[in-house]
Amino acid sequence: MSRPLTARQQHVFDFIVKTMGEFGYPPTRAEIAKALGFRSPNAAEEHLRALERKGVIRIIRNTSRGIRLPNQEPQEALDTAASAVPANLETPLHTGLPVIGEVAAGSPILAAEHIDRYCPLPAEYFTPKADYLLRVRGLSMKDIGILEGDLLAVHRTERVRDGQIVVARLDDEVTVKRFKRQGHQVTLYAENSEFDPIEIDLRSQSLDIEGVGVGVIRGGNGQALG
Amino acid sequence: MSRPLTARQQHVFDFIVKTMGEFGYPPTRAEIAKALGFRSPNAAEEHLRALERKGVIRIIRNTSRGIRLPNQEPQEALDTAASAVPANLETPLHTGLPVIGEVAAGSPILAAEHIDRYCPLPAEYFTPKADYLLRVRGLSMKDIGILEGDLLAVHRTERVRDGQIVVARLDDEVTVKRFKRQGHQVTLYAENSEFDPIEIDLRSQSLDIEGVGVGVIRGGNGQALG
DNA sequence: GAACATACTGTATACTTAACCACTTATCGA
DNA sequence: TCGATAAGTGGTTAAGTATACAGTATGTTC
Repeated sequence: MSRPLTARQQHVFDFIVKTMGEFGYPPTRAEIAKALGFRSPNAAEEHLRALERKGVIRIIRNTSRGIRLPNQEPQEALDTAASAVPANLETPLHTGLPVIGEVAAGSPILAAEHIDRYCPLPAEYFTPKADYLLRVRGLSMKDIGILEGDLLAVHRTERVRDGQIVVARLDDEVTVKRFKRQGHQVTLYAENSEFDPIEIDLRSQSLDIEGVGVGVIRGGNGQALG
Repeated sequence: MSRPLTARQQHVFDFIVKTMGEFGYPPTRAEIAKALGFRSPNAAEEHLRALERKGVIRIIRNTSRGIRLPNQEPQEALDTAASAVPANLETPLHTGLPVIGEVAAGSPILAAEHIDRYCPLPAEYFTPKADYLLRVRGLSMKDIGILEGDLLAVHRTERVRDGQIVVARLDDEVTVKRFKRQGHQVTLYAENSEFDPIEIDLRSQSLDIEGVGVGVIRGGNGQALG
């Protein structure tokens, strides 16, 4: 596993736990900074990232107070919080498939900071096995039932065949399309008549294949259905 | 105390409790609005104020996610919420959700002989919780991304609201449609321009609601994706 | 029938917050 | 002495969020 927390990191963690118990919601960066005496919220931010790297918290990106303690049962988390020192920090807090939200330009898809949460489904549920779930943006694949907000199960591979649904990186943007190749000419088809196919000449443009779509999940975690 | 909550206020309160339990922090106005189907966050705001007036929550001003449930013991909050919701039918003891294939005419959906297999996903992954997965036949709902062979996660209930995707039994046939009711007249809409809506007069025809759709899974067990 | 509460839509604004960038200081092991 | 890590300061920006204001519609109460 990872290294134990430093003293300062432990202070930050304790404050999160205390805040959860006291107010029922996690603190903001600014609140952490104030409580710990930092003059900059950035100090809190970096501590949070360290805590996440070490697996003791989870950060929900772009969400105010988006800090989660590992315990599966949040109510248990509160109880634990009230009384105890975090004893088993080394406990793996995630099982299942990582859900990838926004992917920052230039960074690998599976970077820890892209992981929104985990879906408790074994990778082998899909064939070939899924390596992660990618949150779909836009409606370019709606004609084959892949809608905005859906989770696309993705099998990591660079070897794709014509007609497969692929996750590709084009100009640092991650996109889901149907793949077709003729020599050095690749066409990425949207499944939506309002979108035009994308033509790529591999001699002049770069195209990175991140994987193939192997499944779709919709409706988890309160997402609407319809 | 003050007057009891209205039905709508109860919905909002339940959603807050659910969010607290699921994520460990309270929802924002916008999240409430989205979950309850409001188009304006102000609707959520006014519900929150009503809930505060009636003493069931406390609002911390100018604070993101500043909603507190009064109960010191979080478990109590959950109990309250649970009891406010109609009793659930049966809790499956096996792990995973049963997958229902063909449903024989005249027999209950959840009869053992209909269960194809189990999908290793907790019922609570969906909201409200899924009771089973129904294998979809036909393309009548393709415009909202529900295709043939998909597994529709279904929450068992007879209480459905306009616009929801319902599993209904009509003339002993199980069908998935969008529900709309005006008095004793029910219309079941397909989401596919090639299908006509089905009109039912409850005075002369019987319509059994088996549940509402809460999610979709595609691609499990080798099923193709596109 | 006026007064009031509920239950919203729609728009706008200002505050809150997460997240980034550039930079500094100190410690520790190689 | 170099590089890596920890622990910050200070400031910026865009997104997230609470909240006010102006309406509409439908009931219930007196």
